[in-house]
Amino acid sequence: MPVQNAEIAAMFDQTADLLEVKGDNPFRVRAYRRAARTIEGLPQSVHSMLAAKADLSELPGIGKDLAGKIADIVASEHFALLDALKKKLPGDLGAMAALPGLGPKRIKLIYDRLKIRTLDDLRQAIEKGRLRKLRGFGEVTEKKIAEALAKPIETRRYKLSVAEAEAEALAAYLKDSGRVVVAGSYRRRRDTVGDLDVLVLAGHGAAVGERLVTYANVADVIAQGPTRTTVVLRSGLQVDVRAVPEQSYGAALLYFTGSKAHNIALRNIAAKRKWKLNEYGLFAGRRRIAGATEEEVYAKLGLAFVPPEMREDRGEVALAQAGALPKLIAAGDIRGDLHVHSDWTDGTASIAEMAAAAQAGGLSYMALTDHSRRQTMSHGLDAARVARQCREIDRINAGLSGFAILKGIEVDILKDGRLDLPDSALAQLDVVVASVHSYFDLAREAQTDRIIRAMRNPHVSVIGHPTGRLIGEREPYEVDMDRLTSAAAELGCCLEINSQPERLDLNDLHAHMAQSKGVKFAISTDAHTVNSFQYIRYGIDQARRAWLTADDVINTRPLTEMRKLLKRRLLQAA
DNA sequence: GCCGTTTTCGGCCCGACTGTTTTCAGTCG
Repeated sequence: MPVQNAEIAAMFDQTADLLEVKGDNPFRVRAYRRAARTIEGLPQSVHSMLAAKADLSELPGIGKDLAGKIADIVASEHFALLDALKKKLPGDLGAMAALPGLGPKRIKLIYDRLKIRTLDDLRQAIEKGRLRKLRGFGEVTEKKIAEALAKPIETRRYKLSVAEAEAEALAAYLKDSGRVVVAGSYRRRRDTVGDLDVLVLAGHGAAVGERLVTYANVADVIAQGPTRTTVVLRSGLQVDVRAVPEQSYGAALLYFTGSKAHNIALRNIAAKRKWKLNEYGLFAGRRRIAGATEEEVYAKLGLAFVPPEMREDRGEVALAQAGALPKLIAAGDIRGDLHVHSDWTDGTASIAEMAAAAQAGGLSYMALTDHSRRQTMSHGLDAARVARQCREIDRINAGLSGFAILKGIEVDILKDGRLDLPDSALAQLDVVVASVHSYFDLAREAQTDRIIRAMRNPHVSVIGHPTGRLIGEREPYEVDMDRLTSAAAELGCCLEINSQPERLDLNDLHAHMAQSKGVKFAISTDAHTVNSFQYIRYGIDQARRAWLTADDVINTRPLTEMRKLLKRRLLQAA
């Protein structure tokens, strides 16, 4: 199996860690980190790029040297430099770097002076009181490290929907102190959020901090200063709150929204013009030339306004410079939902109730896609019940105006890639969503073959939740997304962006990869209740992060047009 | 190790907070 981009990125990150402890050139360290981010965000695998004779040194942050090293890694599945570093610095330095108060300098110090190699070594050194004797360490630092060692290591991230509930409650609490905006990865709408970065438009920062630390939901205060206060909520979610004055509001929002890599790219553009960009504004010498709004800062830098969802330094800065940013899909563009369940299987509401809820939510059509027979636990439909359900839909449609229910199914993809219902049953339907609900642990190649075989069935319109992940609960199954998206493009099969908050599947990177190959999408809710239609906005968020436009998404089309798109695939196959 | 509309060498984002110092280094975002 070829080396995955994520593995190469992890190798470079580890290399950066070790080089840092070694005391190597910090800019060399940064170069490895930047390259890791670039590789992570690529829309296709390095392996396939190399196979296509692409020049990797054209990628941002990757020059001749790293391009060569990447090629070596792909060829040998090993990174010689990293192997050498590991040999020279054995132990678990990565785990130590994750502890609070321990950075590369201190790790190097305890490594050299106390011969500490592992978390266990560290624990013993603290017990023997050896750590506090070192220069730069004191009792407070030692205690903080000891406490962190005692706790299970949590690098927990929170589902966007969970962070949203916390963010909205906190914003409501803080709003008396001034205008509140939650920035950070939350504003960029990442599928998971590690902490909340909150901005309050207020003159008196200390007062905002005081109000924050008295919030009933605060479990711990990490830091409290005149402009910035950091706390941990009971849920474990960390919150940074920063008070900013009006004239700096835009610059602060930009800074706090990130991503860090995007900010650095902007600061570099400022530096080229002999300006300085920080969270207080854009400065020419001591004179502030922009800062009250984000729009103002982007404009001054010669850039179009970059939507927060795109701010990942994945090429958006160059597009903004060229005035060529895509017009991202917006919530209002969605006209229908192509993945909806009813109480015929595992939904909680009748077909008519689901239709009424969808219409009330502003949609003009929905496809009813209940489960197929293999899903016995949820009373999956066999061919006979499919036929009955079709007659029921005809009956309900006759009583509707301004809304249509399409006949559909969410059919199981069997282990070998065949489908759970005969073609004769599928042929009478408008929309067939095919999904994997079993055999999650097939080997990568077999899983990929399985799904592609399902896509080859011309009745299949959409592949549902293509990686099967449940955020924080279940890893995605192993699948070669490069091959899967190429097949989808070739076969004209749509991929789903499932909007359930724990799914968000495809994710942003995979969706971007697919889009770059010309794949079309269905953004669907997979609604099982009348209240689930609102989840569509989470799917839209991820689509925007993937740079999708309304044109890339079939359920932005009016019904007749959308139907034509689905038919075209059948005609193509015929 | 990368990069160039001042540069192929000499730069490389920027500031807040803490704990340790006694003017600052390290960490963090």
